[in-house]
Amino acid sequence: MTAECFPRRLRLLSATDFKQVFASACKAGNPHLTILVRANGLAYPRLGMAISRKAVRRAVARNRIKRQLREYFRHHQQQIGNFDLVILCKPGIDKLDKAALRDSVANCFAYMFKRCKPTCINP
RNA sequence: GGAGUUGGCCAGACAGUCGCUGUACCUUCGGGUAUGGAGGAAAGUCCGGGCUCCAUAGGGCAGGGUGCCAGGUAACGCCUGGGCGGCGUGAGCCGACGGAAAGUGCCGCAGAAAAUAUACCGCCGAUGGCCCUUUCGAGGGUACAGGUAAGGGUGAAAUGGUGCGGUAAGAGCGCACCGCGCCGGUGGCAACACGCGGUGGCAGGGCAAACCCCACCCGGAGCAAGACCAAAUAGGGGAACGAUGGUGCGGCCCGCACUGUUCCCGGGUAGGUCGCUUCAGGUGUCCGGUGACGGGCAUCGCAGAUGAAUGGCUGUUCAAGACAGAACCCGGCUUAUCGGCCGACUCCACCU
Repeated sequence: MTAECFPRRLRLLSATDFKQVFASACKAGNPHLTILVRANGLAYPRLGMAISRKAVRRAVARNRIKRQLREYFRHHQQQIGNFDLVILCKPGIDKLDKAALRDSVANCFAYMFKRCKPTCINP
């Protein structure tokens, strides 16, 4: 397995997984995204996404955003460490084009590293 | 060539690389290899059906739907063909297109009047009244009673049209032709049609997407349907261990209160499995049918996810890529949509 794959164990799969993150998470955000972070005690990070129908109305746009976020996670998973992430999308994110969306995601992750990682080591 | 009508089709292409997911095979159980992986609307959820559970889904009531005829279909509010009406030079297009002499209701403004019709202006005033004249036969005037739907005016709509006769003036009052109703005949399965025959002077406005009447159709809920496995947890039933037990109140008896372990049944939450993709299936061809469609034969296997796959990046290329993402499955309808291709037909212009 290479360092940039994305099998099922790197995802948040159940409602309880999501609840745990929502219950005790460190938040980082920008106008388009919010990232919730929580240490998971495993050897790898896990990703979950929540894009509501309210935030992004069209199914095609929701799928596009989800794929972009997943790709970013897949390529940067080594830098994240053993944390669970839940990425929330805000209304208006579907107005961004491909490049702008990628910039926004990168920006948000950088902010998250700076703000949350130190505090999350001992949550 | 220009303008147009109509039916169908396509929905950027190719290569590399990094990923996701179904299936098959291999596996040292880490994974590897091969091969599939969104749409014409996947959408809206507006109809119809399959499937599942509820009672076997039958009768009645309520409620809802459909509404020219025939056919197609699993079925339909869909499709095909035909009829009728309207629009268009035409190809064609559009139409909730049953009943208004079963009943109820509504018809703004304008207008006299909007429905058992009615007299505003106008016309007449034969007949009756009143006045005048009179040769006593009648004549003239008035517009009081009244007559009149020809003309004017209002309106979306005012009791069929034209002509002649008729009359005081008029009027289907009478007649001719046209229109209309009814009966019959002919053609057609039928809707319906007829430059066919007879008969009736003519019924008598519109709205049924107002209630309603008539005919036909419809039980309800939906894959979070439903079936199975099953940690946890509440309370329940049974059996065995068990000595008539143990603990508390009490000096003791009586009495009162609380109470064990194991197993099974049962229950069903989290979670999981099935339902879940092979089909009213696609393609080709032949036959039947005007057609929708049906039948025969051959051939193909074409998403099946479940915090939810079907993508990211790079390059080349062109006409520069719209609307848009399966969630049980089909048949329709409706709506969104960049650009392009093919077929059939119509009108106009030109050439031969």
